[in-house]
Amino acid sequence: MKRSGYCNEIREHLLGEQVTLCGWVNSRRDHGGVIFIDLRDRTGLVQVVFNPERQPQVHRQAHGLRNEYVLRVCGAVVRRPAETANPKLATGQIEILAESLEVLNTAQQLPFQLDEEGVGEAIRLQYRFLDLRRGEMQRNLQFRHRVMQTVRRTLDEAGFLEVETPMLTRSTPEGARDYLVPSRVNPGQFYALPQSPQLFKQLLMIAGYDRYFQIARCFRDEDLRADRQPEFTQIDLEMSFVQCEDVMALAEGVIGAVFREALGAELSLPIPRLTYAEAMDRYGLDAPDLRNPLHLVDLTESMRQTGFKVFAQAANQAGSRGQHGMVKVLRVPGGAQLTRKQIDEYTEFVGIYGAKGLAWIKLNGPWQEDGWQSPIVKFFSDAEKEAIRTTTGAEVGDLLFFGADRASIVNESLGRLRVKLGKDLQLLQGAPFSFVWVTEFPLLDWDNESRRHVAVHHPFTAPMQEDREQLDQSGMEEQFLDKVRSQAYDLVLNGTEIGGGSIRIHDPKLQERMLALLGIGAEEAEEKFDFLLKALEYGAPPHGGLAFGLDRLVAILLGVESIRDVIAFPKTQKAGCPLTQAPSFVDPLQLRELHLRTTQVQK
RNA sequence: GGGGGUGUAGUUCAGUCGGUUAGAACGCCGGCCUGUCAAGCCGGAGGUCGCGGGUUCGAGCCCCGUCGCUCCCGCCA
Repeated sequence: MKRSGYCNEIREHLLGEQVTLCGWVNSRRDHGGVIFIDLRDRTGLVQVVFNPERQPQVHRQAHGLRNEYVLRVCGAVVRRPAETANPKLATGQIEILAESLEVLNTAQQLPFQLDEEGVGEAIRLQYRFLDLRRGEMQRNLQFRHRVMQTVRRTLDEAGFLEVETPMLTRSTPEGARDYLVPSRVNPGQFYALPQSPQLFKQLLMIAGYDRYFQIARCFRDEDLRADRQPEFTQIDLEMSFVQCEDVMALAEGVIGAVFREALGAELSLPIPRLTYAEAMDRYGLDAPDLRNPLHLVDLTESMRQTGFKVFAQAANQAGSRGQHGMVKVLRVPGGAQLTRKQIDEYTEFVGIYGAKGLAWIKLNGPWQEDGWQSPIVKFFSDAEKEAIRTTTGAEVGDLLFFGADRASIVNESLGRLRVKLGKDLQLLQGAPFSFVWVTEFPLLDWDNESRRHVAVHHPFTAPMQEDREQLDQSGMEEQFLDKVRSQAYDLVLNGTEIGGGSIRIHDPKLQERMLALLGIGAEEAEEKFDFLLKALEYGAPPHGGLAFGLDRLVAILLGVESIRDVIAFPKTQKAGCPLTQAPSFVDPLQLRELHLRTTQVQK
């Protein structure tokens, strides 16, 4: 079963040569006389000609060929007759004059056409082995491969060791729900699949490996989205004796190499930076897309005395943990042309994020000439109108959207509205890929449901040196804890977080204090994190790292909507696999061996 | 857990106000055809309208339930 090369390699330099190719019938054009076959392999297409005069035997055979039959073809590489070259094909100047043909396998009629756009995802996933034959999927997975190899090579050259960590590990509190694996030999006990290799990579630093990386599969049993799968891949790395700057510089080098080798583009460095506070203030979200020119303006100060009660109330509302009130405005240049219907749709949109309404002003002319069209403008004094005009820089023809509520609601609703307007009004400008680092995240957040603090990044993230004092002294007083920032950083690409990391806590006392703040008592910490706390007491070096979401990164670089299109065998939104029918019921015997009984009976 | 969208031929879709035999394109099958590459021309086959129930003289269409797929909220350190 020899072949001389791949389809796409057949070019003019092989003219006159005998070649042998293997591949699939991409299409067949039977003229009764001459028959053309486009033969396809993962590299591309080449045209094979069956000529009844030159090779009557082979020509007769070729009548029976159908799409997706698997062939081995031998023949001479010949120049196509003038006028019949195909400039759309890389191999379009030549063709193979078939001299022998072997049908290695036949194929049934396909459940969908491989060259058709817009085929439903359900059928694509059910026949994923056919879907993956399509050029787009071949391109996606080959691109993903290129990214992974670039990462491996770059990190290897930077002195990183690739170390594997367990897939069967222990369940820990905090974070997402675990996928559990019952232990046959330990009745009633379970492993958990890792949500990330976080603790293991810290142990590797403590073990002195200095620089670790892994392209690691991670598992989280949570509800899915277009950019979330139950199992996903992280480019996970950790370094010893470093500070934030070192990790970020290293990460920029990796991304730069990916740009160069996978995309053939040059990444402009350094990547700009924003603090979390700046990002929230200006964009309302912690993952802003800087290609979008819109931004939020804080009006809280100038609205404290306003006669518009909704605004005044929000502007004067005190509180901690994002509960304090706020008035912000989003200026849409030229937005006065939006229709009432469109504005209603945006009002409905911000409702998703808890906004009770969406106040607006259309600037059809100067306010002095009654040029402001709005249900609320009558409540504002001249001074307030002037304050709105000057702080937003609004001009005639603009539209202003207002948010007045708790800070968390104002920021999220206007922040999301900014993103939606950017898309709807096609405002994005600049380079196609826009990176930004977001730094100085808060260390802790308050979870109202469980009435306790939770780690914004994770429980092993170090606080910023400057804020360390507040953490030590404040006890459980929330107004102080809110102000503590962490040495954490996220890398954002086009408005999506594609990576994040932090400097970790290497002081066992601080780590215990941190767990206590999260409501994990000494006893529970001892039980769940004993190995980490102990390890920290045996010469743990300062260390930190970061993880990239490989699926998201590849999806954005390729411009595809869903990470399912860059994963060979993804799962559906209900975490099922239409190809293998996983998950499935199992033989009761298997359950018995595992000491399990389920409450769900097979129908 | 909640909200939106969707399900009709192998595929992508249309299907009017509830009314005769559910259509189109592509694909598939057969025939013709010697330079196509979205080949062309002629002919043909192909339907559990997701599933179950209800309303009605009559349901692809209306109602109830259910399942799948999808987008979002919650959730995802």
